[in-house]
Amino acid sequence: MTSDESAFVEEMGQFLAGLGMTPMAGRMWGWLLICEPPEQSATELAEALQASRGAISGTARILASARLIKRTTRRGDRREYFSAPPEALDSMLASASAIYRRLREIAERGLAATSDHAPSARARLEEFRDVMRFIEVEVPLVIDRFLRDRSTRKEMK
Amino acid sequence: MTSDESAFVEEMGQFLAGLGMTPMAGRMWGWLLICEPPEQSATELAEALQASRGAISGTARILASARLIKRTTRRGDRREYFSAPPEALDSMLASASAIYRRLREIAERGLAATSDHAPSARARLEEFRDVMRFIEVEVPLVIDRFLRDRSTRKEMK
DNA sequence: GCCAGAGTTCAGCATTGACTGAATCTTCTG
DNA sequence: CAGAAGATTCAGTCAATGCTGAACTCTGGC
Repeated sequence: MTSDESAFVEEMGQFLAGLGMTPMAGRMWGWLLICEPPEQSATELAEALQASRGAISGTARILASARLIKRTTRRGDRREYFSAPPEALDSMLASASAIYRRLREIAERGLAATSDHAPSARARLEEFRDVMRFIEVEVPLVIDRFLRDRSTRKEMK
Repeated sequence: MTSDESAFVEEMGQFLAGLGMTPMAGRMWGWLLICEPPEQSATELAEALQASRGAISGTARILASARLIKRTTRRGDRREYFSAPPEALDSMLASASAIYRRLREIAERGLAATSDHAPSARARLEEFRDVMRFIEVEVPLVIDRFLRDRSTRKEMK
């Protein structure tokens, strides 16, 4: 791995760590986005990322359950191969949108908890809930539109 | 604080903590969204959140610099009062959108780092960059539209 | 059946970082 | 100007947690 590649991998590590995943998850995904060949065995990943086999194993589970990576096996080969499939982007965008839903739900529980407050006091939270409700609906629409456009463009190629 | 209110405050704490802020920042913001009166002194906050004055002081700085809370002072009163202003929502949405920009920038540095790779290998990252570039532009448009509509509705009241 | 190679698990280590609380600084009042 | 009340700072504590590495399990080939 060149130092530029390493910088990219490391930056992705910090980024995904900031989003609640581990640094290793970000490094692994980042590396899988730029490595050649695109499919890597656990041993190869451990060497490239200078991580223990245990870390690779655990991180692969996290990434796979978040649908950010794909695990594939080959006949007559006990090894498992990891790759970053195109669908990973969809999963990432979906979980990004989920943040807005989460916030709306929190706001709604807050409103339930303050049902006895004066209406003027609840206005703060109600506005908050309204904004989240709007974003929660509209942002996925924008994303879907783009993803549809993209697949249309691909077919035309 | 009732137990329902406490649950809301705590949940907001966990949420903002997951977004890179501290649990205390989330608790403080959550409480400021539902407390009465809407303006609270540091001492009141420390008591309500059962936190040290030091934690309130530090957390207030974080929240104020993120424009999530407003600090106000009153003539003839040495105390400072904190509140969650309506503009906080705008700030929150803006920083949410900033995530997409950050990801696009990371992708672009990754592309720069792999300029010598085969085009087929770079396709993964290029698609990634394209998606982020699109979202980065479109999501703020949706948000702006909503915020404008909202302020129009308000004026009509 | 047993060995080699691969994957998983988990106790332990080390690091991180959020919070406390005492000391310090600031500012207003009498 | 002195003193008190409030705000800030920061060294220290404690809990959370990401990673390591060794022990263990699983699978397939000879």
